[in-house]
Amino acid sequence: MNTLSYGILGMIQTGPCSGYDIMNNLKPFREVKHSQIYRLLSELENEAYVTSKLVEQSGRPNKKIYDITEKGKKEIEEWFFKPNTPATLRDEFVLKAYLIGLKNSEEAKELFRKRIEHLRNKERICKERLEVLQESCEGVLTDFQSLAFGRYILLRQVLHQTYGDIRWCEWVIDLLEKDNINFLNYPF
Amino acid sequence: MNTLSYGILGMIQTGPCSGYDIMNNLKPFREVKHSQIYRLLSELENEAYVTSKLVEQSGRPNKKIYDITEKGKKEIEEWFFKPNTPATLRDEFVLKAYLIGLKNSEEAKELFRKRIEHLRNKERICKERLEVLQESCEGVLTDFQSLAFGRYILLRQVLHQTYGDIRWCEWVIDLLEKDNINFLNYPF
DNA sequence: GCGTTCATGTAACTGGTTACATGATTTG
DNA sequence: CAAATCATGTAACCAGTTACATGAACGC
Repeated sequence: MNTLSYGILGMIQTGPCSGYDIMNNLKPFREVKHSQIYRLLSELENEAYVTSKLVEQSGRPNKKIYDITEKGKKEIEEWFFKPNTPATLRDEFVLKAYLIGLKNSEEAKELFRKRIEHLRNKERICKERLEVLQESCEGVLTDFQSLAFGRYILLRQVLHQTYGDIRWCEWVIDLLEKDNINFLNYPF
Repeated sequence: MNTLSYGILGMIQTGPCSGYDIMNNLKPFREVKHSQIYRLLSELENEAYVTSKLVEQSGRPNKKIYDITEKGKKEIEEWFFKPNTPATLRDEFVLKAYLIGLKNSEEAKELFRKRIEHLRNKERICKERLEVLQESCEGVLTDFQSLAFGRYILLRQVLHQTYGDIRWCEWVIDLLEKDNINFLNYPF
């Protein structure tokens, strides 16, 4: 059982669903490819954490609906209070920022300006998703025991993190504007 | 050339160094294992991006010091303005937060309280690193074209992100305290 | 006609982790 | 006397990506 398997299992516990559903639900919060989802699902089925049944459809491909077993329920029950495996972040921009001294001041600033553009785009996408969510629950969200609640709090987190990152980029650009100041004393 | 290879190459361009040095410099900002560093370094050498020479030492193991070639310099010159490959974040806690509705209100709050503890620890480590950095440059950092500058701005970013995450957790706990309110209108 | 959504799967590959292997010196 | 630091490397494995494979329905 790896981290993603737990996520898949958890998604199934919120209600029976297909691999395709799981993929679409996880996508905004964890990058996943269908190839991996389907592989892990068949492993979960082999280990009897889930069962599946084929649902025939007309006009569109048939689908396999997965449901969780008792064994599966027990597994994710335990998962929640297991310590988390350390998060991994791999961001090419972090490396560029670290090595920013290899560039001159103008090029460095340009790099951070481009980053801000990228972050503003992320902000926009995040806001769009929040709006879609708001519409899908008709502007009212009172039950925290629904997937919509999880989606809502995570979108809020990403949005605020993005704001913070934009402010940080602006601060760095500001640092790069100055010459010969003591950066350690520069306010953020 | 993958992302990490560029990072390694960039580290070498800041000055000749060993695989061990590279590992220690990258560690605070990108998780790396020595096994991978050494493998990529030998690839970079095969492709003539870097050269190495053995430095014999007494009382401690010999080391291999790498230096960048013209080909390598050209490569990382181009790298800076190439669009970044999308960042990947894999955080088990994000999945738990998404699926928080599977738990009752008390257990959910407990999960976020534990998260805050974890984040406070992260904050502490980050502050320690900032202090170490401050000492190592004797409280004065005026040159942005040094690795210390990159280290400084990234530590600041992580610290502020951590503050933001703590506030977010507190906000979520607050949401979970209430019963039957419209979460979408709850201030953050 | 062309791209998107729905829907599932396999095979080959790359990137990254864990474990094995060695060994002197310093610090608590 | 144990653990950490310095220092490098290989082999087996696992997780994740890319590419291959299929195909109907629907909107632009």
